[in-house]
Amino acid sequence: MTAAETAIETIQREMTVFARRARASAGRMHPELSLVSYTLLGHLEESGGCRATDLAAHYVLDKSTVSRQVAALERTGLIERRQDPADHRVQVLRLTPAGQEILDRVTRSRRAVFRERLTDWPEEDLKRFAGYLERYNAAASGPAAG
Amino acid sequence: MTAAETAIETIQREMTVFARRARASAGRMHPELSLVSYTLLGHLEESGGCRATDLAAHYVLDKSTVSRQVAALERTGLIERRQDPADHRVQVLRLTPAGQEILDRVTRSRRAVFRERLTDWPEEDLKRFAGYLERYNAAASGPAAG
DNA sequence: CGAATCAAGTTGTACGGTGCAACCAGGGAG
DNA sequence: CTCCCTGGTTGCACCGTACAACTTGATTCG
Repeated sequence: MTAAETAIETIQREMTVFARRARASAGRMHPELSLVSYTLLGHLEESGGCRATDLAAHYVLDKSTVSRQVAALERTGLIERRQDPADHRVQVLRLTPAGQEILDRVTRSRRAVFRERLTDWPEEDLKRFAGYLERYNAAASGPAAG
Repeated sequence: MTAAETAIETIQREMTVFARRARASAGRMHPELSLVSYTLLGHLEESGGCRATDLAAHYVLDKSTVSRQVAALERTGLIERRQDPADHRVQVLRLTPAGQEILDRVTRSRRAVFRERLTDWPEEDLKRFAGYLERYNAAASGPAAG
């Protein structure tokens, strides 16, 4: 096995380890907001409001899944739906102040955890690692996505 | 925000993206072996056989969860249980030939996917990326694990 | 215009993975 | 022998997910 193949093997293994841990730990970290809910709220924040269908497309989820997630988020008052006057089928989803508040809180908390984990990394390594991850994810969302 | 903080922000975001995608894509990639089953089989291969409790400890899973996973893997003939003659409570789990075969197959398939994603990366970057991931995961499994 | 078609969301149903609590069975310490 | 510990199973509940059927509103085309 070449050095490159060994590295790929390691990347595969470590990514798998990370993936396996992520959900459970996210749940333990923030009982009030699952990883899914967190990412959905985050997308609403970035986009400044979008439709359920957009969320489904962006996260490659079934629309029924998104529908239920959205319903739950509305029930707990973190988002609100507004009928689009131009098209009565669509509901524009937006963060409520409460949703924004909890999203900020969880983001801060997550950031603190990551910051601690990466605390003694040289800046140069942090920048390279960030770049690698972006590059990897970009490749993974292209052909044969996943 | 300093450059280091920006990098940490990116790492956090990209890791989250990856985590969110991983399970679903793993399921789509190999319908015959979930990500969990895959990692459990992998651990049995590396360890050359161990107890359910060891798996639970290693992967931070409830023993009931492992018990069911193991039961399913035995049902499908991928692993076998053998009573430990020295302690009748413990069952030593081992890969069956069928289990080894399917583990090899899925490993090859996963490896191919990763290889393709990383195909045009310079070897130097691959090695660094692998190192960063190992380092990150090691930090994440230490204090405040997850 | 009206019928067929398409798009956005909801609901019923089913499944997999998970945790907690209660339990059972075997081992070890006093 | 009794008490407690440990390995494992089972009942129950929950979440996230997909698929399929359906509803409602928009669009297209004869």
